[in-house]
Amino acid sequence: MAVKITTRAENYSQWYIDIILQAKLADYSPVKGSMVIRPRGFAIWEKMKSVLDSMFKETGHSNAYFPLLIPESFIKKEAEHIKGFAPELAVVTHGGGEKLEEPLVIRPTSETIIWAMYKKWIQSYRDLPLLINQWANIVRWEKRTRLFLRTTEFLWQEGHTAHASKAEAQEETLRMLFVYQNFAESFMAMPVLTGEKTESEKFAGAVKTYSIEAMMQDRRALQAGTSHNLGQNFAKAFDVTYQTQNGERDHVWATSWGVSTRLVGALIMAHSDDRGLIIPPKLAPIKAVIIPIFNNQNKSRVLSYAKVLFERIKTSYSTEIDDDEQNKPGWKFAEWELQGVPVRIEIGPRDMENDQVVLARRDTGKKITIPAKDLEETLGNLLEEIQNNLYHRALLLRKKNTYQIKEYAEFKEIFDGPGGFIESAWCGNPECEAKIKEETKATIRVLPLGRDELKNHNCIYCGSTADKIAVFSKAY
RNA sequence: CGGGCUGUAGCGCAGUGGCUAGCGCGCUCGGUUCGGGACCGAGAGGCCGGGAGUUCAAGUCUCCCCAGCCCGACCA
Repeated sequence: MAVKITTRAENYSQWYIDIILQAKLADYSPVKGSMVIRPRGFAIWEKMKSVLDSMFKETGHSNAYFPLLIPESFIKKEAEHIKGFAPELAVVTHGGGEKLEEPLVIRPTSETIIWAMYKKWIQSYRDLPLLINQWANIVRWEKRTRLFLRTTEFLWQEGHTAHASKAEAQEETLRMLFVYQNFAESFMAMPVLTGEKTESEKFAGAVKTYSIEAMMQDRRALQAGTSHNLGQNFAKAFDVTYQTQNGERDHVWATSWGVSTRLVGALIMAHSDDRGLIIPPKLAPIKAVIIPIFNNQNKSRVLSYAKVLFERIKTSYSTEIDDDEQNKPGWKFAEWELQGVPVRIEIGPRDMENDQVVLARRDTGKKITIPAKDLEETLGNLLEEIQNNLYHRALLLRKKNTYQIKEYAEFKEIFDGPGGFIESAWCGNPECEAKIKEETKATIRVLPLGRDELKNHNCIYCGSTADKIAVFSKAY
């Protein structure tokens, strides 16, 4: 037994790390807190990237690239922004062997450099809206890191838009939030809550921050994407104004939104099991793998039969064939399960004789035997079924572990015990939020969207009148 | 950034201050196997995380540094 994955029950954190290392998604780099994304991990990110990128294009955004290095003074222009990011900045003080006159910051996010440029590009309402996205790496000096979930350097996408009105910026903020929701649910098969962040969890420099939040298998929350309404904060800091239709000047209204390689971590923790990775078919770089089963007598016949089937499906279903002769089938089964390939196609002498193939699905492990002529159709349906099943499985987990709680004693009990999501009324006072965090380690993940204003409710903590529902959870 | 644990072959680990540092898996070669992680035989592979010290003698003792993991404060 070469490969051993710690079970989730034994140690959830170790399980997560084992999967990443064993499935060769990533590896630790020599620099503390940073990681190498290996081909198998990067392939998943590339898939995510291409789906998201086309969603951004469909909503009217164009890609551009802004530089990695930002003058330190830029970061300092927006008061809240610098306050939020100062502790996490990596600063370049030397270049070309000489001390720099002004230190350069490695971008922790690009608002400042982008708004410095937007000032040059925006003069009139005719220049608006300006809808730009960039795919980039960023650096935030993190004290405590975890593969994919929090590393010093990571890859992400950041959209930065400028608008002529407050309402339009708000509309854009929510539009992109829903793009993220759609991506998470339809492609990652990962149900998410959408909602607004509280003041304390808001992005430094935003007027409002919204996020999508998913429940991982250990019942903790993971923030999987954020969308910010920046109001006029950056426009004012960088003095970006435009001339309105009736000749007046106004500061422009802004949004920014992003998702990162953290999504790969989310994907792992949402679906995978004690045998290894499980990738939802829509994001799986390899959707099916053919394992020919042969011995010395029938090797050439089985292989050629398997290869005919392989040729039939390889382009429409991005299939691989594992015709290695060293490892036995059982070894291959385990190996490809570890890699998370959604469907395994077993083809042996028995199947060859009966014109059939065996399909094994990664999510449930169940095997079915089907006529070879039905392969394309059945495989297509099966992939769809797996995608749906993963989503519903994750949704069920969240439902089972979401509670509506009115009594603080009960609230505490849940976070002392199994954990999960708790929906409770909250008065809006940051002090109650802080106390709850102190006492239970749970934070407000979101104030969910689409909930009616509450009547006759009392704050879970202080008991005073509350008109908001908040979702509490321990979070990554 | 604090507290704990750990660094010995690619990976997982043994290794009373003493002579040539081992075991399992993996790797290479040859053969037999092949429907849920096969077996036999022969090999290759080590600055014992780095540095300084104590000692006749250090993988082993002391100090410093580095890295990783776990637990806390800060964060996508």
